[in-house]
Amino acid sequence: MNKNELNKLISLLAQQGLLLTSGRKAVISVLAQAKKPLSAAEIMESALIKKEKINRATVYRSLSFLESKGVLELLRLSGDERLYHLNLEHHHHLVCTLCHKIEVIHFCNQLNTQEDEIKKSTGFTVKKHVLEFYGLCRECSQN
Amino acid sequence: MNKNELNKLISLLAQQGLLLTSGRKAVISVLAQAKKPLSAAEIMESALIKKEKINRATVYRSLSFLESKGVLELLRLSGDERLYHLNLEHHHHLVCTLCHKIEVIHFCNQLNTQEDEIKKSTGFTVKKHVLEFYGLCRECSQN
DNA sequence: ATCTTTGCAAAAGTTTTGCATATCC
DNA sequence: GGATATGCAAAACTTTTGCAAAGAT
Repeated sequence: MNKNELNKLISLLAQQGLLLTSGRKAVISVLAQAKKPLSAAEIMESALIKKEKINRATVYRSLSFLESKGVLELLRLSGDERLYHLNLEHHHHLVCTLCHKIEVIHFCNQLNTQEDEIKKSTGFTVKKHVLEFYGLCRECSQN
Repeated sequence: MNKNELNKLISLLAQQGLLLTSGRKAVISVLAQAKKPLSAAEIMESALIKKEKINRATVYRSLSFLESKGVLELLRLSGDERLYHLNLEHHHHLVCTLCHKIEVIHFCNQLNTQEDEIKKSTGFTVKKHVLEFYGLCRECSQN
């Protein structure tokens, strides 16, 4: 995401009534430049945030604020920490169990039918699903 | 799972060469009686383990041992701790975002085709997938 | 006898909280 | 001015580790 798109996103969020303070903007802009979901620690290590000297507590508070507003999504891929990413469009992850690389894929899986079936058979109303694939990435598959 | 089934499971695992010491058996038997995935803290709180006075470190070590052997599966449903359950048969979870109840569902979703497509387009070799549904359970849907 | 597991206590790591100050509208 | 966010430090919580003792084959 380039700087223009980022500013567009931030003003869009501001229009929706979100108070976007410096800490929150910094978190958003780090995540907008990341190519994969990041942990709180990784976000804090980012040069962007280091330069702006944002406190750890602020990062955590910004993350939960933004998650509660639906701007960010919290992922817990197997194993490690809590990972956050911008909640822009529905997608899935390919998680390499060897090198731990995370790739993002977009594809339309026909889960709607199954979500209807779940409603009928259990009464559960599905609001969202999380589908992640674990295995070996292209490089690790070859070794 | 009743006591007979549990003993069968334990001797099956022992046959596979797993050293099933008292701590590990206790963890397995707690999870065998649980109706949902449990956190390390919940496992330790279990009356079973309290009676047998198993150390916290042993519980953690048993959990990672059993997970590494494929006996347990580690789940990280969005939000809270690490949850473990017996890895008996492939299934999915319905997670209520209001009351946090977790239901287990078994259904056959045709993801194999999509896993082949992923292989072709990205080179990633899918070994397993995790599919979880978030929403409102029957009771919470009605309120 | 050797190798592995356990208990204990301490350490490491992550996330949350209280409070005073600063910022925003 | 009133409400909300931030920084700092301390606390709370979860998970891991070192080491000596106990257990397993």
